[in-house]
Amino acid sequence: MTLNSITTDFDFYVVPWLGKTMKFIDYYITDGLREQGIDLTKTQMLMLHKLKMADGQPQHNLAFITNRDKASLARLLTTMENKNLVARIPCGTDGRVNLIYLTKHGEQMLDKAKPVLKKILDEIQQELSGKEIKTVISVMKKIQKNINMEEFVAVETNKK
Amino acid sequence: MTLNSITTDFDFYVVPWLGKTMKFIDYYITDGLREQGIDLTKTQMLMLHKLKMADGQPQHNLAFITNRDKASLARLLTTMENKNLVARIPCGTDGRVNLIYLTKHGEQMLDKAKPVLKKILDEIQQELSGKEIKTVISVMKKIQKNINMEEFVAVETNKK
DNA sequence: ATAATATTGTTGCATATGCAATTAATTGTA
DNA sequence: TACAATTAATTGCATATGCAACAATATTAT
Repeated sequence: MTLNSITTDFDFYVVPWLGKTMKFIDYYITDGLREQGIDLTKTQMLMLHKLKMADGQPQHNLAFITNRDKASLARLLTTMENKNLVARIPCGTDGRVNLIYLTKHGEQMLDKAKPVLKKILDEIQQELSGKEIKTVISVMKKIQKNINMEEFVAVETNKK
Repeated sequence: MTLNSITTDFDFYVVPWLGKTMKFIDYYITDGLREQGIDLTKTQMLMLHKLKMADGQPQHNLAFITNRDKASLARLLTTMENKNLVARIPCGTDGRVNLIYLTKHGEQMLDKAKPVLKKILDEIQQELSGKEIKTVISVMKKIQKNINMEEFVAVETNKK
């Protein structure tokens, strides 16, 4: 009996499969970006993508739409600011707020990285049928729904 | 048009769905363990589980079967050693090797955590049909196959 | 046997993350 | 207006992670 054939108590749960697969996907994307000489982490790349869609947002907003702790977001932005990918611009009307903008360089990096990422994503899901893709996405939505109600919505409405 | 309704170039890829869902799942499990007063991270819990199945392994082996960098594994073990969950026992026949064992306390923690985790996993995948679960698992296997061939196998056979 | 090579584990340096406490600024209220 | 409560962002402390360089040990080849 090999190690691989050991059957665990968790084999009929989807979560371990998702976790392991995501780990592999993360490695694969990170390696792919590096191999193509793109000096971005997966996280930074996704952040650039979000910013392109929603430029000039305050940090707390970005934290929310990227599902990140505001502290984590702040530090991620600092890293990206040091790489001249984004800029913190103080908001004129509210002294507490920074508005976050893509820099020209950030935009160029995004444009360069996007097709590379798409190619990587195509490789990852090659051989998947349209039906399989639809099913997976719909299951992910269900899972998010199962989780969200009790947790994230609660957090957000804690503002009472 | 709300933020949520913005359609991105990546909507037809499964990876972003998997990533976001895993993020939510991680929060949910972490919170669930904490709420039940279980002083383990998700990672530590999974490590205990692996050790239960494969006790007394050298570190490099554990790194491999848990898909972790050996440095990361070493530090994870140090954290867990400090919590008296595992023990590093020097291997008698090879001076470089530590064999890693579950402590009694580690085993007790695992026994305590396991039913809690199972309940959490049940909640996460409630409302999923058996067919959906099967499809998701089979898709995960396909993705791993798409990725593994070129990356991980290569790493492992680099021993040439 | 000795020198070259491999392997095992650790350390330095870096990114990414969360929670709790803090600071600064704004808003609400008395 | 002045004081309290709230909000935005940062910082301290912690876990987890990867890559590269390293030290110690073991193995292989000469």
